[in-house]
Amino acid sequence: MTAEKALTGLRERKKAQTRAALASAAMRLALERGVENVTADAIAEAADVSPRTFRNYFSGKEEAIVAELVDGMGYIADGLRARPTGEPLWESLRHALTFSAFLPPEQLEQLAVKVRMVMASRALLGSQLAIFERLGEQLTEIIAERTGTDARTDLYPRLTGVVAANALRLTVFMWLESKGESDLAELTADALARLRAGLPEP
Amino acid sequence: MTAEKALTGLRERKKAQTRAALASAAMRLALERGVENVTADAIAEAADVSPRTFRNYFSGKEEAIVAELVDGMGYIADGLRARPTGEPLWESLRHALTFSAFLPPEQLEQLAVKVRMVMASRALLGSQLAIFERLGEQLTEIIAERTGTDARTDLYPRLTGVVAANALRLTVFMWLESKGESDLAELTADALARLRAGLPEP
DNA sequence: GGGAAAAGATGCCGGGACGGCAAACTTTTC
DNA sequence: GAAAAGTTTGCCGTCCCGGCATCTTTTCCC
Repeated sequence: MTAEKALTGLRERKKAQTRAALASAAMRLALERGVENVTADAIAEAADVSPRTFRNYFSGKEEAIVAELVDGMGYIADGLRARPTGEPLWESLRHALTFSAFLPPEQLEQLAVKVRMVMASRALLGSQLAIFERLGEQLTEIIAERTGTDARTDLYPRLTGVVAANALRLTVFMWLESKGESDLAELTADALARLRAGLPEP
Repeated sequence: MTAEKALTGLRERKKAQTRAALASAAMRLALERGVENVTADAIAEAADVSPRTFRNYFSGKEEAIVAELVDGMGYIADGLRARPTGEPLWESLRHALTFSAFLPPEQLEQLAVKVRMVMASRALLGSQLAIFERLGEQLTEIIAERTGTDARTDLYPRLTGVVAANALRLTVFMWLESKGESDLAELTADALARLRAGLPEP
């Protein structure tokens, strides 16, 4: 249950391909023309499928546009899963959430362009929040597993997961606001440190 | 700039009335028929305005359905504003966010019915998240004011506001999941206490 | 008090979104 | 290799959404 799914069989592979093509086309068109000027039909055409098929994959253009970023969140979750079990949880979270420190600058800039577009679009606010909500759920699951707590009944893993995901969301937001004058990984690490310290008044 | 707006003039009053009528009708219909079976036109009809007018007030049925709850969040912000300035911030937050402890049980149950519907609806997920996002922004503003920090550049007030709002969201969610077997105010207070303590592993 | 001017409400309309259904295909299964 | 299972696509009805023009109501100001 990571970012990748088992791709057994031709059918599965084709579906994944189609989905990826649609998501990619949606993101590209949104960047080129602006979210408002993208239609579901245009995305379908760009991905060489019928408009009707588009609707079999995504419930709307918004979902398609952010699909790549949603999948990207999976890598953060994978990063947390990959941390050694003995490591203190806060350390693991810091490592996983400051992934940007290990990204080639060019790739980070590429990501920034997309995230900026999503975070700036009023129409995508719901989707944007949903992305991080999902990240929170994934973190919750991993945290519950690592700490031997129950995500269904225990406040701890859920609160920690939600708070960590939102800390990242906030620092990404502030990073974009600063227009490159701040370091995302540093900002995120700062936020996590403050959380670990109990959010003392400055 | 509280939950209430100055209602000078007949025009303002009528607008507020129309808006309230639409929001109320939207919520009622959503509860009666389920979110999926409510159309913008039906809401307009129930509120005795033209469908076109409905769209002048709300961008879609989702926004109308949650409008009452959005406004309700304003009262929580007002509650925080009303706390004495000398009080430690965590104390103030606890008081403001555990408002449910001071609500008549009947009124709390009435609220629960609405919140349950909103939180259970897939179609309202985005709106639901946006409600709490807005609460986070309001808390941020108040926290910045109280602590003399700058919400534009300082991580502290924003992080605290966002985290507090999401703590409430999570505890409301868990409270609804428990089907009345837990106390919302206690749950929320517990979450805030954990945050203040730096989210230690249990 | 009365007649603009400003702000709202409404109707009309066209481009899109959404999803059920059935027919045509493709991959899997045996 | 056929039947079974799963996908793609077209068709279509319903609803969403917002611009524009018009008619009404409220406000403003002499």
